[in-house]
Amino acid sequence: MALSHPNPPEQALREAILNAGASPDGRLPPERILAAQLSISRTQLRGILDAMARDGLIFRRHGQGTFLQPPPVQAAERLSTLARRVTPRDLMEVRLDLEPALAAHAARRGSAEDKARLLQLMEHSLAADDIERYEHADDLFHYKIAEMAGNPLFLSLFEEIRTLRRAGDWQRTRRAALTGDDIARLSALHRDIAQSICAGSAEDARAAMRQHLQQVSGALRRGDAASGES
Amino acid sequence: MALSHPNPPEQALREAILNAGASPDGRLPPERILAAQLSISRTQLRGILDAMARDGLIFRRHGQGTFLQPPPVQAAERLSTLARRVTPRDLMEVRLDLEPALAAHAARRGSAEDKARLLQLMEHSLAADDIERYEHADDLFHYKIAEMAGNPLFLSLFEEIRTLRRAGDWQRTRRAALTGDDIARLSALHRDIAQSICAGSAEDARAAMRQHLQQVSGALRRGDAASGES
DNA sequence: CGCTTAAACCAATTTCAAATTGGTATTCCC
DNA sequence: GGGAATACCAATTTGAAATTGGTTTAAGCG
Repeated sequence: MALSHPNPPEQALREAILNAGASPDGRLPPERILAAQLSISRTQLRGILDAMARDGLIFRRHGQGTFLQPPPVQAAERLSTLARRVTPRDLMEVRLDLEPALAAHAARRGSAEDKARLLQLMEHSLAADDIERYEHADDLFHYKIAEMAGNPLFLSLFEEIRTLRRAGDWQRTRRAALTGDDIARLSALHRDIAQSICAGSAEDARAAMRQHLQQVSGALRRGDAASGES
Repeated sequence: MALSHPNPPEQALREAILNAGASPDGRLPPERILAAQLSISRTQLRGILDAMARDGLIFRRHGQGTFLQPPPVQAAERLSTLARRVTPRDLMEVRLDLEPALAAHAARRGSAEDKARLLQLMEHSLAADDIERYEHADDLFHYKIAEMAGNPLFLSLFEEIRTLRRAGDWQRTRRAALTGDDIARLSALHRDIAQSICAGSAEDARAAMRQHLQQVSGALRRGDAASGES
């Protein structure tokens, strides 16, 4: 192992990099410019940056730049690339942590009008007699709860998850996994959720939502296992 | 109240609207085109659409269109407009529901290397002696935990919140609100969190993170109350 | 050859202007 | 006046060009 390079003192270069002008959000100049400023080749600079990134000193993102702090998430990446890295398991995990909280807030803050509409949507899901209709009713039901939580940031996060769910290729898998019995069980749990929310019982609503989503998660796992044995 | 309009049967028009060709994601044709298809004026069409939106039958979004389902969230709106509607209170509420879950997952899934790095970051936050340095250390500490949770969707949601937090104008308010005592208390809780995660105790980590964030929330509220009396 | 530098090229992201679309005001016509 | 056509406003999307980290290839040099 080369403990230190003879000619250019690497430690000094690391210092110089950290002290290179960084914009307010911690972004360093682009590699090409930074290399010129330090009078070294881009190859050499990148070698040092690689090491610094491994040490957690800097953060790099492809078309975005090199940062002293985790880079701000901005416009594009959303959904286009995310959908490729997110598995159905990842998604259910997030739903299981997020939606029970939404249900609890909805129970606390939902207006009487909201609650009436929620009961109506719950009836629709109970009446759904095929998968397609059930999924649509289920979608509207969960969306209404997210809306009732009365927190624009929470709603935005929920919408992101929801959009991702519809973007993935799992749609088919899920439909195949849900049996008629599953739908009946899931709809029944919708009733528990709606009743808890309408009664204003935040903790009951949280628990009911968690149970509902665990049921969904279980049904999907069973479906996966079944289709996995080819 | 006009129960029914004489000339064009409104109920039939509503039917026609719902049956107008909708794209796969449930989007109806733009108002101008739809009005032409139905041979009615845009004014009249918009009147009906307003009523349908009130009844929850359709969803409309400014530059996006009219939908039979909640519209998919896509590129732009993010952060630019969100930041205007989200209050510090909204943001803390989401953090309080999300980050404890992240801590729990980090405790279960973090690698030994991650844990070592987390302890290192915790030391940094303990050593921070002014607000600016503390905020930077705190930022890296929480980010690392989100990373350790090992769920790309979760990390993406966390980054969105984090970006929003830095985008808001509250930065000044928060810095003014945090006293030296607050920082000491918060750093101490960082130690609890890090230790629980490194020990792999998911529930302890969740509780410690919740306590930490409640402390933050309390400090901010106190700061708000103080600065509110002008 | 073997290695580094330089250059060219690739891929992810951002930026910016133009087009699309719901929302609103104005004008016009009976 | 009242409603319809029109013009105009504002939020969003779309697509091409520019930016930037990542990778490959060619050049230079010992």
